[in-house]
Amino acid sequence: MGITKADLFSEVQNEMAAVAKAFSHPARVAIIEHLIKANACINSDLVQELGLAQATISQHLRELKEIGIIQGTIEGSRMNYCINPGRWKQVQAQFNTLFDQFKGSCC
Amino acid sequence: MGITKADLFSEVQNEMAAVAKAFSHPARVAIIEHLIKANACINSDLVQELGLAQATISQHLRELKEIGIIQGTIEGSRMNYCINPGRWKQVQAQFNTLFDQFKGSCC
DNA sequence: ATTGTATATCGCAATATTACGATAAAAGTT
DNA sequence: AACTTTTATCGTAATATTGCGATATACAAT
Repeated sequence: MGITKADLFSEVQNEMAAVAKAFSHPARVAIIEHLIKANACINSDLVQELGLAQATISQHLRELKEIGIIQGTIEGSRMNYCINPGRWKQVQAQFNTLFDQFKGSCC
Repeated sequence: MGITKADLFSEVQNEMAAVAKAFSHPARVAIIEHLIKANACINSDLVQELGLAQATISQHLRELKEIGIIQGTIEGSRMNYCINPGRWKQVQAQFNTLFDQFKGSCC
C-alpha cells in the first residue's frame, strides 16, 4: 500500500531505515559529497553543480537537515549548509554497529 | 515526478544510493538482523517473526538479493537465505569510504 | 495420486517520492 | 523605492514503493 507498518518494527530498526533513506537518492549523495569537498555550500551552488531545479535541491536539503546530517546557518540572504560533525559520527557508528553484527560465515 | 534523473549523477553516486536504499526500509533492516542472528533463515520464518504477509517478505528478500547483500540457496522445497559475506564487507567499505571523506570541522 | 508446505510472481490499491513551475519572503544592490 | 538574488514552500503531475490476496510452481509426505 505504500505505507510502511512502522509499528511492526523496533525503534532502532525504524531509525536505521530513516537514516539510510537519507543516503538512498543519488542527488542527496551528490549534495553530501559536494558539501564535504567545499566544506560548505549554498543552495544556488548546488543548482549549478547538479542539474536539478532550485526547488528540488531545496527539498533534498530539507530532508538531509531533518535527519540531522547537515545543518544550515543563515548568512544574509543565503543559507550556508554544511555537515553536522556530531551527527555524522553518530550515523557512521549506527551503520557500523549493524555491519559489525555480522561476523563470519554463511550457510 | 518520482523519476530519479540518474544520468545527472556519477556511477559511484548511483551505486551508493542503490545500496543505501536496501537499508531504507525497517522490514529489510529487520530481515537482515534476523538473518545475522539466526545465521540463516527461510521466508516462512520471517512471516512468523515480522507481521507481514508472505508475498511482502518475498518481495523484500528479492530486493536484498538483487543488491547482493543476501543470497539464497535452494533446500528442497524451501529457500535458505543468508548474508553474502563478500558483498557485506564490500558494502560496509563503500559506506565507510563516504563517511571517512568528511574529516573534521564545519562552517 | 492427493494433500500439505514453501516460495515466487502477478495484479492491484493505497501511499510515498521525485521533480519542477509558480509564488512568497527576506536581504542586498542600485 | 525599485530591482536583484537567494531560498523556502505550495501545488501538482509523473513515477516508485509498499503491502497483500490470489494464483502458480515445486517439492514433501501420506
